Amino acid sequence: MENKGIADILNVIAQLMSLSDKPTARFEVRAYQKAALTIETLQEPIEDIYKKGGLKELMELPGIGKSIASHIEEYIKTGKIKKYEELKKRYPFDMGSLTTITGMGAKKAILLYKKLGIKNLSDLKKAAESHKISGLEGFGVKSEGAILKSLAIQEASKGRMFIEDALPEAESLINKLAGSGLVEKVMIAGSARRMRETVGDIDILAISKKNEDVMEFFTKMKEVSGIIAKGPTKSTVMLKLGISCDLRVLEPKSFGAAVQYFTGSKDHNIQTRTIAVKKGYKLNEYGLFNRKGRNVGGVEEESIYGKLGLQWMPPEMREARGEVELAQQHKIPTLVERKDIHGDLHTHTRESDGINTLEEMADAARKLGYEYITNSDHTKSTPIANGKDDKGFERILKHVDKLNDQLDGKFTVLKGAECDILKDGSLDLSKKTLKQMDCVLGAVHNNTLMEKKQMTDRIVKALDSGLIHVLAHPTGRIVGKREPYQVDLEKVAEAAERNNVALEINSTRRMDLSDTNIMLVSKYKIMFAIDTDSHRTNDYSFMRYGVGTARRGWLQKDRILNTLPLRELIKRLNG
DNA sequence: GCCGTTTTCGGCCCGACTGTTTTCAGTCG
Repeated sequence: MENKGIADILNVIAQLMSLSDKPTARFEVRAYQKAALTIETLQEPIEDIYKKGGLKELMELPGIGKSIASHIEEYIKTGKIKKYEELKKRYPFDMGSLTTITGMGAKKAILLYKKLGIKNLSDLKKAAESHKISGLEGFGVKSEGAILKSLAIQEASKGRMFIEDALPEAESLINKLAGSGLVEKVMIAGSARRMRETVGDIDILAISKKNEDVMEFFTKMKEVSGIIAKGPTKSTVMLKLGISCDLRVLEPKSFGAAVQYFTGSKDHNIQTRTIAVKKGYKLNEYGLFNRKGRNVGGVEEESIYGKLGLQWMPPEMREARGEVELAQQHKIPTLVERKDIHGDLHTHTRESDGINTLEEMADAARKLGYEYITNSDHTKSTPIANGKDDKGFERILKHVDKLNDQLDGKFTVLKGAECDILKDGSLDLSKKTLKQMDCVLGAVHNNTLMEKKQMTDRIVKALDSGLIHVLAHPTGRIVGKREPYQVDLEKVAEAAERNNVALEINSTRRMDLSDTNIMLVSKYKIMFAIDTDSHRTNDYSFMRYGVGTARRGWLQKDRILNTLPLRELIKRLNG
């Protein structure tokens, strides 16, 4: 969180500096952005690095020199950065939040501030709703509509946080509680346990005899920004992260019932409670009670399901989508697990828009216990990501061969690309180049506003080329930020089946395919690939979220391409 | 503002798309 805070400030400094007409400004902007990225992806708190070796140690970090290092020092010592405070005085509006609107950068934000006095998102909303923006120079009816749409998307996800931000925080909290010596048991419940792609709040359950001490410890943790409620069995706090967190302290005899109840989902619980009533029980967060009022199954979650005649099921399935019926028939599938994953089929290096070298990406994957990765850098039609043409890939493929020789079978880098599917459905590299690759990912990156039929035809045509192995992020959505493009996913799945193409479950903020889309297309005889789309070695850690989403889509190991050992994978890709 | 070295200053710097214009600025990753 601390790192994120500093990175955010550096990014806003970059945005404010981009308003300058100084000729070198654009390079300084890039420098600040690069430094922000470095800090954001650090493994340890930057404060620790500073404490270890001071300014000198900070300057060892890539993209951080004398000037930015001293800004960081200033922030650690005083909580403020003078340069940032001065810029804020000169531009007294909330650049950080205004530029979260799609299509809104620093220049448009300053124009809106100067012309209409818009300082924040709520000003922006009022101005857009009263059509004050469409008349401005550089804006029109469409941009006004785009602003309102982007605001609506943000509001729809308001109060909910992306799982990849919330779960690590939740885990850090329970680790601290566990380490406090005050609790006998502690665990995460709620939508975070179900691995929903967004969570509304964090639910933590604990067993303890020292209720008051636990609550005191909890409400005084440094992650807490404010106390909403504090009692002996339940406390609610607001976290600095921007999400609320409940802690409930329970007795051992009702812990299992609480876990079942607070894991949810609400609809799933309605179904289980209905079954309980039919069997003469009463089910609540304290236990499963028989007619005599005796608690017959509150200790373990499994025993509650057992008493109800239900097979226990993974939390990811508990969305009232038919899992209760399966549990009654004892047909709950064995879902894919993180440990089943043998490699990652979607990774980038600094040849395109990644930040690590091919060697570094391979080494980090090998250390995770993987057997292989696909090197899938961007192609030329995504120039923003430094995409390469046929000639560029000729060199990259040679590089991969050379590395594989050195690795001598201990690890394998598959030759690939994240190849753009162009507007007309053709591919961004020549057939000759693509034919030399082991694993080609097809992806739509531009012209995303096409009509549904056009977009569907475009993707189907690309799959029918027979040159693609995986369709990357099949719908183009980004959680809380970008709607999926208009596409008939079932037609795409049909084409995927026909051409032996796997559909990707992209584990980044895209979370694409989503759990519901997985369920929609899993009736087709297709494979899925759970990929991290890693742009740096740290990104490999996203895999657990992709696996979580696959599990929410009820997928078993045999449907996941990258659970295959290398030899079988290659056979499959060639087949 | 950072980096690298050709050691003390020059290079960094893509390019399509969108919505606004009627030739282009701003955004995007």
